[in-house]
Amino acid sequence: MQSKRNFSAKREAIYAALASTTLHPSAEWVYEQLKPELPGLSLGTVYRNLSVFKEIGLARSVGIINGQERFDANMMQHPHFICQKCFRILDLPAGYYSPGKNLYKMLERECDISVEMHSMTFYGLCSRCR
Amino acid sequence: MQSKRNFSAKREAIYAALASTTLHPSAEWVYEQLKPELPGLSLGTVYRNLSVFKEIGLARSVGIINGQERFDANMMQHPHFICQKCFRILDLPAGYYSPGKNLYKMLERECDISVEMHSMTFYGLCSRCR
DNA sequence: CTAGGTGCAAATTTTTTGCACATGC
DNA sequence: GCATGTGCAAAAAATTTGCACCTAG
Repeated sequence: MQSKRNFSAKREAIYAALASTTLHPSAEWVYEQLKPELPGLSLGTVYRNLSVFKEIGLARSVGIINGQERFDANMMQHPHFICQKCFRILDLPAGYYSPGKNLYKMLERECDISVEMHSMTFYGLCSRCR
Repeated sequence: MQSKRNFSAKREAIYAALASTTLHPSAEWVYEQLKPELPGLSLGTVYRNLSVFKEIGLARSVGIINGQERFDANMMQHPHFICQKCFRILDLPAGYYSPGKNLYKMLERECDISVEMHSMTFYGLCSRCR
């Protein structure tokens, strides 16, 4: 579990499916994607492995869209865009905001908290929907 | 439904409970809060009214913490802080980030989207937990 | 009377979990 | 053999919904 090399075949496949797309998929999507290729796969296993990825820092949750949690294996800090009509989740270039460690420090000093990360999401209409 | 004046007594009470706190409560919390005062209240009504508030712009969803949606009646644009240990949600002063309309315009031009709003959340440990 | 609001409980939906079995080292 | 991973189905948990009633205007 410490290194990706030790992943089981199914865990590897689940990670690969997640990492292969920028759709920020749900567990269900990953499951449907892999079913043809791995007929024995079960949805519970997908959920369990996505949990593992979050724990070990290989994936994060982007939010919950229409009641389903959506995941991202791209661990580079970057903002997201959610289309309010079709609910697509897009990656935005990281340059579009960069609060940086300075802001973290300021918050820590002035608000008496310790800050480890942040997330930023924009909402509106995507190119297809507007 | 158009103006707060026309709210039913229960809708009014639900809104008041939500607006009275910075805890960013869940539907459950609002329900428990009001039960002593409104014995006839049902949880479904709380859910229905919170939905109404979101639709008419009197409240918004802050996110889902431990599987429960959390609400905020403070519609001023402001960032949130979520403690990763106790899962408290705190308001941060609006000044700590202000992407502003300029960033919106830039995103619209360069990413072919239309941007209407954004949300920013910091994560770390609150004063009690660190 | 009409439209909107509500209680209640059932239904829906997503996610988690228990347990027995499988697999790799 | 042991620890980890998995299938399967049941359970859990949150939210939504259908329906009958009720209330204000």
